[in-house]
Amino acid sequence: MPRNNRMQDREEKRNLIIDAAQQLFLREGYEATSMTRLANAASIAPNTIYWYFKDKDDVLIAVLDRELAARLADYLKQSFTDMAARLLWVVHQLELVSPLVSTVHARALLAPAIQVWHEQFHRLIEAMLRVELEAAGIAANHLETVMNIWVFTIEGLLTHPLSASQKQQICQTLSLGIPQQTSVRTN
Amino acid sequence: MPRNNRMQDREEKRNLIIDAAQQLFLREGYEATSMTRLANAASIAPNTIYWYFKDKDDVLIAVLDRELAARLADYLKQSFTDMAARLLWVVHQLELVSPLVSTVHARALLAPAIQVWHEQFHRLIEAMLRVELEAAGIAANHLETVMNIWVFTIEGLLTHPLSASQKQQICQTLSLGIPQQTSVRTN
DNA sequence: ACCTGAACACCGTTCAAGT
DNA sequence: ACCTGAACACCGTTCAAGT
Repeated sequence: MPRNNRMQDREEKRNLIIDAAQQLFLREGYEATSMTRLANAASIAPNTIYWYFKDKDDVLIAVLDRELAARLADYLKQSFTDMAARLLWVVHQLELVSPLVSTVHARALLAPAIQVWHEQFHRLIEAMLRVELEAAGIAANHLETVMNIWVFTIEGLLTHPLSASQKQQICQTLSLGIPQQTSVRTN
Repeated sequence: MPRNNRMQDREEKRNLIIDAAQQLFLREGYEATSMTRLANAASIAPNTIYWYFKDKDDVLIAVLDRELAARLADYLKQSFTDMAARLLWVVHQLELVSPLVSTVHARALLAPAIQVWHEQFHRLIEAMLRVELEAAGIAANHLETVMNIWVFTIEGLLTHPLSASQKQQICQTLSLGIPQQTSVRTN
């Protein structure tokens, strides 16, 4: 079956480029990694990359998709004592790839394809947060508000260099302070 | 006094370039505004900009400094009913220049000068928040934690497209939920 | 002191030509 | 189908030359 073999070869070579891209994007940054540099790392001519990817952003999306899949698989294997612990784990995972997080935020403003990826990523995270907050007993009429506060917290913890104890205290304060079953008027 | 006149002329022309830069950075974005485009808008040759500014990031810093001074002057004129109102006003002001906010976040990773500006800006905002939170009766041992939560909230509200009522509810929930005089153990 | 035309080094991307 | 050398258009910035 030549079709299958061909396709597999192609997928393998594509993955080698993604490997090199991920290393360079994390180590040197997306902007600092020129297509020439990436091609050298993958031992091919610069324009050969365009046989496997539409453009530079398409390479970034491939790196992101592969990494997201791996982290989601990790996430499902974990078990957490409470909401604060769950959040801190997620923040820590994102910190390990923080240059990619920054790059997505920066490129989302310039490249529509990255913006689409970013929005889809947010919808995923928000959906997962909703499930957990509902299970934790947050009142339905507060679900969106509380979820947004946790999203802000994840992003805040990620972009600000705080000590571990400061991070923990922030999560703790939010866990205690956010209303559970009590009702507050909405306008 | 020729010295004074000369200096004033120079300052005036510099300001014209900053005017053009601010308009273009807000309307088209920083990256999309090439030095050639900026020079055309200011009716000068591209390289003439380098007589007034060190490089492109230096132009950005000039725009930021001038805008920040103007907004701070506005802020001091305002009077607010409570912490939530104060925060929502600040968020609204930042929304008016949101392309600049995004640009600072993106460039801070690549240009040390922008990173320095960003850090100084954060120190300023945090100091102002501390003053207000202390006046609002937040316990001293929670000041840093609560301040960080408000910083996260400002940034979150700024980067996520939420309805006015959602924004208000988030600020309200945080105002009510955050501990005031009660003490919580720290580790 | 101030301004410019021309050039430089670099970038992502394209294209014609090879196998 | 896959790969490449050469070229293209663009970028921020520099430099020698003018006033």
